[in-house]
Amino acid sequence: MSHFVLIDGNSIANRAFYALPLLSTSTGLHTNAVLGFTTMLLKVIEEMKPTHIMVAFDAGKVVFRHSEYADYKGGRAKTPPELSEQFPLIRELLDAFSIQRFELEGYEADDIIGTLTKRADEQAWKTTVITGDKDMLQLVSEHVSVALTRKGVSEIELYTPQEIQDKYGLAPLQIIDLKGLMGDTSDNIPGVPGVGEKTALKLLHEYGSVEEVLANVDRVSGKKLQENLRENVDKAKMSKELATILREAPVELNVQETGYDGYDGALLSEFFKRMEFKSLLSKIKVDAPVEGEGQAANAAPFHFEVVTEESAAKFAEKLTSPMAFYVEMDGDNYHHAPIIGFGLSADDVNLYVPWDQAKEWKAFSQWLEDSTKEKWTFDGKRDTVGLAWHDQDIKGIGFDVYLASYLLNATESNPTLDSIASQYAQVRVRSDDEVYGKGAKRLLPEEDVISEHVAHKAAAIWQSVPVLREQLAENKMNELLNDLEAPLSMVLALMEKQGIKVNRDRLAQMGVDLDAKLEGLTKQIYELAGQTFNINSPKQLGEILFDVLDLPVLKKTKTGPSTSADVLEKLSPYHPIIDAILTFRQLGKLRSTYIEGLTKEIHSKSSKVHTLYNQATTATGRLSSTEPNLQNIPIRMEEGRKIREAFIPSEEGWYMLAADYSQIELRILAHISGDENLIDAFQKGMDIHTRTAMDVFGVEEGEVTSLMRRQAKAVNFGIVYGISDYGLSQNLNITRKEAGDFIERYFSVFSGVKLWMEEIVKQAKQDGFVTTLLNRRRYLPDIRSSNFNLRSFAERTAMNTPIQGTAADVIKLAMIRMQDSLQEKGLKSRMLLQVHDELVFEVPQDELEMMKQLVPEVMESALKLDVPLKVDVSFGHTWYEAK
DNA sequence: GGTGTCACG
DNA sequence: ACGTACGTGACACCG
Repeated sequence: MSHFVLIDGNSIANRAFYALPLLSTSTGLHTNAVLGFTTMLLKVIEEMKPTHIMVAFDAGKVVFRHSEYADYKGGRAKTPPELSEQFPLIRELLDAFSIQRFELEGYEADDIIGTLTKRADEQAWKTTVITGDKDMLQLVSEHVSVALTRKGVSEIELYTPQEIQDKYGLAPLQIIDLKGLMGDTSDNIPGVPGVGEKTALKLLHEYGSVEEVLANVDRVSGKKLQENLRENVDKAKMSKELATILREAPVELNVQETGYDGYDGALLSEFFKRMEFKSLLSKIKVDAPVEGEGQAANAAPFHFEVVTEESAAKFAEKLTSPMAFYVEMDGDNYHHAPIIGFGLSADDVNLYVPWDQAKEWKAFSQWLEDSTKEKWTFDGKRDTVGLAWHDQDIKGIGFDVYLASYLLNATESNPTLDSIASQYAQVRVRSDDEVYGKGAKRLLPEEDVISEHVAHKAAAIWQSVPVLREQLAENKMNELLNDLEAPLSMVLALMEKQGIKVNRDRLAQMGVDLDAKLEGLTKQIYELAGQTFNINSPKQLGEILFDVLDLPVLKKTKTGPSTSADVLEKLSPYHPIIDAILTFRQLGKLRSTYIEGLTKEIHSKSSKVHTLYNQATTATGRLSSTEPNLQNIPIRMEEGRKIREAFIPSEEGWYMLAADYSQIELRILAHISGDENLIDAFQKGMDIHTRTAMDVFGVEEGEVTSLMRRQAKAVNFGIVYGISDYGLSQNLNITRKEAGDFIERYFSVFSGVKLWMEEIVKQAKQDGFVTTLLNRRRYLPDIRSSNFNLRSFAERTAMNTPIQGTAADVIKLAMIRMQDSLQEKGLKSRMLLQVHDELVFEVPQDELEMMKQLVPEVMESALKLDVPLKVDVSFGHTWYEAK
């Protein structure tokens, strides 16, 4: 049986736009209306099984109603640009779906739909209209239903004549009379003043139509209502006319031409990839062979083989170059995770090798260790370290899809193989959560499920590489991958596997001291509060401070009054409990995170901690460190700094050596902004905060007070972060006006910095992204937003990212050179840690003098800038002493 | 799993 | 008028 579905394109797009948050792709394309439209279409296709579909759009400026009533739709807000730019995408979406769309110069979608439903009705076709506009209910008849969207576009409510009768007590055509009397503000249909839905319905139940109401106005109850009706006869008649949908528009589209027989899965998945609709991608492929003709993109069946003891010899010749390679492990932490097996893929083969089999397969380990056999991987660092724990070398990693996809879009942190596959490959890879379950539900599935999953992964890598290569070349990022990130990943692999020695007994001893102090503080706090409570609970603490002790609330969070340290510091004079709480918090943090947390991370095999450097997490290009995070070991407070005493060399008689860049971010700012004053300050080797204070406060070097220097330092930080008067005022505890004055004075002295900041924001608005010196890219989708907050945030990011990101580029380059240098010189010294602007080494005594020279030399010459880079070196028996 | 807090650069 | 400093990760609550 035929089923004709007509969709009010403008209405649905509007609904979707306002119902969904303003989503956008990594490159800044807004997509929320497109997404809403898509979900609606998928739902309609699945549930209504239409044989014919047509989507109508408004077109042209002069809608015929305008000539009759100048104010028509005048009250409607202008379409925001974020929505209008999505209409072309929605048209593309419909083309990808192979759905007919139609628009007619000078007519609204309503009228096109009105006309076509009439024609369909005449042929007694089953017809459904999808819209968000209640006016359309007038089209309902024996054969025509109207589906109104509710709650955005996710749910629909179907109206037949019976439902309209039940809900309004009216026949469908009386909807026009209803609008004529009550009007519609969204369409600027005036209606009769003082008549709303209730009155209009009452009148219609009694008299049936606008004309009859007006003819019987004397009998209408209510003096005021009678008066309103008498005085607005013309308005009522005109309103009815405006609300009437045209059924005779000159639509030259035959109903038969709207036939729908399924979508082209390949076209649609192409479009979804471009829109970054990841969850929808999997949906359509499963459903793809709709109604015969629509062919799924991945129709070719996936074929793979499992390598067994018997078949191994046969497959040895399949170990070629290049070849995609994946190591499946049972767990995320590859310092601990057992290896499950390997996936291998090339044009003519997909293999799965179980770990037990791989261990026995000589040809395979030879292939792994052969640097001339090029491997394409997903996270070569993970493969390298994971295998190293099993004494298996791997050489010849030629491409890393993990790093490549991160460089193409650093905002999507930690790309997973399933998402990479959905963007760059044809094969679908299930997510690990789906295959293994997550959290407590995690378990290993049957062997054949695993082997297929792993083979899919290798195939996805194989298929993704050419696409990724092409896109990297387009963005001119080949060097960034090949000369920076890829070699760095191998340096990081060494550092992670090497690990750093932690003195467990020293930590335990500090723990005992802390326990005693915390116990004392707890007692003290309970006494001052007059009761016991959980000091670690912000909620309970808030009740004690602000209800029991009645202290003033200075700042609020979403859930209640804030108890953060900056608030507590201001409350300190009011009550002695505050200082006790601050100390409790400080020591509690040391105990839980740095004593207990760190101790748990000591590896059973090596007695060291082996961090995981994440090379694809941050939006700026920095590394991050987890399990444990070794980039946030305390240093600012002396009590915390003592934690560093537990970090020691792994060999007797060696030293810890630390080297950090001095003011690297401001030096980079000097270079990229070209500000003469800032460059001059660094070339003269001055203390930059003192110099800033001199310039901003207009004093001589000797006259700079410590307060002035502190304020200048805060201004310098603010500059790097993308300054705002509000942020600076918060930091310095001064008024916004004062902060604004500081900034103004700063910019008048460092005018080159000001110019650069204006320029970078302008450029970001134009391109939609900013770059670092080594062409690392960060997209800023919100930079053109009409939302002040989002836009401001993006503007500050535009200023900060080139600075922070270039600093990351520089130290990464230095690390590669450093490792090369150590190897080339045959030194035993080892690079252990990177903390954003600092490198930490362990060094044998007889290399100490050499390393004190070599490390700063390599770091300072990593990248040639217009200002010198400066590195400070220190050493000692522990990390604490290297200060 | 979200929120608040706090450790680092 | 708007209401945040930039970039991270770990821990403790709490529903």
